[in-house]
Amino acid sequence: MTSEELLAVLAAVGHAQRLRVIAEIAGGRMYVSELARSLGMSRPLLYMHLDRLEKAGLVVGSLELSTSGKALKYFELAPFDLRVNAETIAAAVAADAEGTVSDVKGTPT
Amino acid sequence: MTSEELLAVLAAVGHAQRLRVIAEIAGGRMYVSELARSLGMSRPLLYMHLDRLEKAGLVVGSLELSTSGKALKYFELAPFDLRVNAETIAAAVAADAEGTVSDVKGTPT
DNA sequence: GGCATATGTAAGTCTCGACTTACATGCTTC
DNA sequence: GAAGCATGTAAGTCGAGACTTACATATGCC
Repeated sequence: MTSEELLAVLAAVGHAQRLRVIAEIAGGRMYVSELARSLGMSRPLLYMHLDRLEKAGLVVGSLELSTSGKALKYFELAPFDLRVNAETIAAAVAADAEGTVSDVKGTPT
Repeated sequence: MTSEELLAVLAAVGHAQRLRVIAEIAGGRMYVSELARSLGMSRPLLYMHLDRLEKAGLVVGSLELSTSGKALKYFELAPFDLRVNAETIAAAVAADAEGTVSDVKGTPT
């Protein structure tokens, strides 16, 4: 895992509102408007956060048609389990250097 | 763990420069000026990041006198190992609600 | 048709965090 | 005492991200 990927996840999850979003849909998939009401958050704002979370690969959205025919955008958690400690961070940062500096020894092919 | 504590750690670690700082001192304690040179970062900026990391409990600093008598502020990693997944996040957010809303049943004492 | 509810997005504001420059201070060593 | 290197902090700039208001569009129901 590169530090860029790790960073995307950590930055995405390092925000109070987004933490709440994750906690909320941890209980099961919900559609956007429902989620917005539940969290007491404006829909455009929620969109932004969901977007961020989705890009980080933490949630997955899918547009569906309800039985009544109304379009509903459901979001659910993507499975993720991240370990954050000195080793994982050092490894991620080290992964960036691969190929960056001219020929790092000891890591052939 | 409350979401506030979790958030402090995640927000602290969710930044490229701070990730580099952690990776750097993962190899052993260093003093500020040394670290700044090593990372190619201005000292005041590094101070800010170290401050943030220290408040989150990820690093520990200690002012020491070198054998020559010069004051050096050393920083080293605090031991930490955080698990980031749906359960831990949901648990942290849930922890905030304890006592917030009037009398949540099922969690006596 | 009119009201409610849903998805999207455009555009603007505004605050906070990141970052720089600059300075004060203390201790060596020459 | 001047040069070199260290710790601190004050103050100011700047941009990104957070957030709001507003609008366009589609469907179902009375």
